Amino acid sequence: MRQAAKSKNIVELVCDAGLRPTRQRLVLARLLFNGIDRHVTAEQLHSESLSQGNSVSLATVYNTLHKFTAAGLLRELVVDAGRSYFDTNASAHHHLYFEDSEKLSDISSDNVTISEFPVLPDGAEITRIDIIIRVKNGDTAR
Amino acid sequence: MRQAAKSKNIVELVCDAGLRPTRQRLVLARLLFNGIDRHVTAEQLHSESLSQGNSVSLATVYNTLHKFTAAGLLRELVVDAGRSYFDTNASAHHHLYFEDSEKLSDISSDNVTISEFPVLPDGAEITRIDIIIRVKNGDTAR
DNA sequence: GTGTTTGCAAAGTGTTTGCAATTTA
DNA sequence: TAAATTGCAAACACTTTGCAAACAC
Repeated sequence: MRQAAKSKNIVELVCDAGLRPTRQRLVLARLLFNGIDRHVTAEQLHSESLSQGNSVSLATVYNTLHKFTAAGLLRELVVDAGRSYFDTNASAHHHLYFEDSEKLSDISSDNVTISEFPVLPDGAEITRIDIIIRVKNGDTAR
Repeated sequence: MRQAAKSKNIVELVCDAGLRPTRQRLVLARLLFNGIDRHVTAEQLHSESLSQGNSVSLATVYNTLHKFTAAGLLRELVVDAGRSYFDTNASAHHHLYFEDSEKLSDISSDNVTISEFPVLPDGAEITRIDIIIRVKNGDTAR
C-alpha cells in the first residue's frame, strides 16, 4: 500500500468516526491502524509517538484512545488491575494473555461456545463477552 | 452453625492455609468466608471491618487478600481497570458483571464450552480461563 | 527470642481533570 | 469566530512499600 493512499485512508477513518483529523489523532491512528492487529497500552502508544518524532501528549493519547473506543474503532480490555489495553480489532473475539510477557493475542470467537446460557435478570442486556485464557511460559505472542 | 464451631473453622481455615491466625486475619476471614460466596474489593472489606468495630488497616487488608489468594482461598479478578475484586469462590467458574451496579455474580463453568481450543505456543500452559459476561440494566446481582 | 505480621505514612502506577492556549471548520 | 482539541500540571483512585513496633510460636 502506498503512503499516499494509506494516509488518505487514515484521514477518512478519523473523519468517518466523527472526529476532527488533527495532527495528533492522525499520528496515533497511523500507529494503531497500520493493517496489523495490535494490543497497546496508552504508555506504549505515547512512547511510540515520541520515538517517532511525532510527539503527542499522554493526556491526548488517553483522550484519543477513548474517543476511538467510543467510535468503535478500538476495544478496551482489562487483564491486569491498573492497566488497560486497547485492541485495534474491535470485532467480537477473545484473547490469549501471556502472563510472563504481558502480551495479548487474539482468538477467533468461532472457537468458543457458550452452550447453556445463564438466565439473566429481567431487562438485563449483554453488552459483551470477554474471554481471556491466561497462559504462562512459552510467551511467544507478538 | 453455632458461633463456637464457626470460629473454630475460621481459625483452622487460616492455619491450614499456612498462615498465622492473627486477629486481623481472623476478622477478615470471618467477613469473607461466612458461607455465602462474595465478590469484594479491598476498600469494601476494609470499611466492613471498620464499621464492625474490628478495624484492620488497609495495608493489612491488601496483604491478607493477597496471602489468601496465594493460598488458594480467594481468586482475584479484574473487570475494570483500577479495581480488583476478590472472589471467595476459588473454584473454576465464570462471571456475570453488572456494569451499572458494578456487581458480580457467578456462572457455573458447566454452562460454558470452549469447543475448538486455540493452539498454544510450545511450553505454554493455561493458568486459568476468565469469562466475563458484561451486562447492563437489570442490575439485580447480590 | 526469633521470625512473622501489622500499620502508618510515603511512594508508586496508571489514569483523569481543569483550564488556558491553540487549532479546526 | 465559535466550538473542538491540545497539553501541561495537578489531582485521582487504587495499590504497594519501607520500616519500626507489636505479635505469634
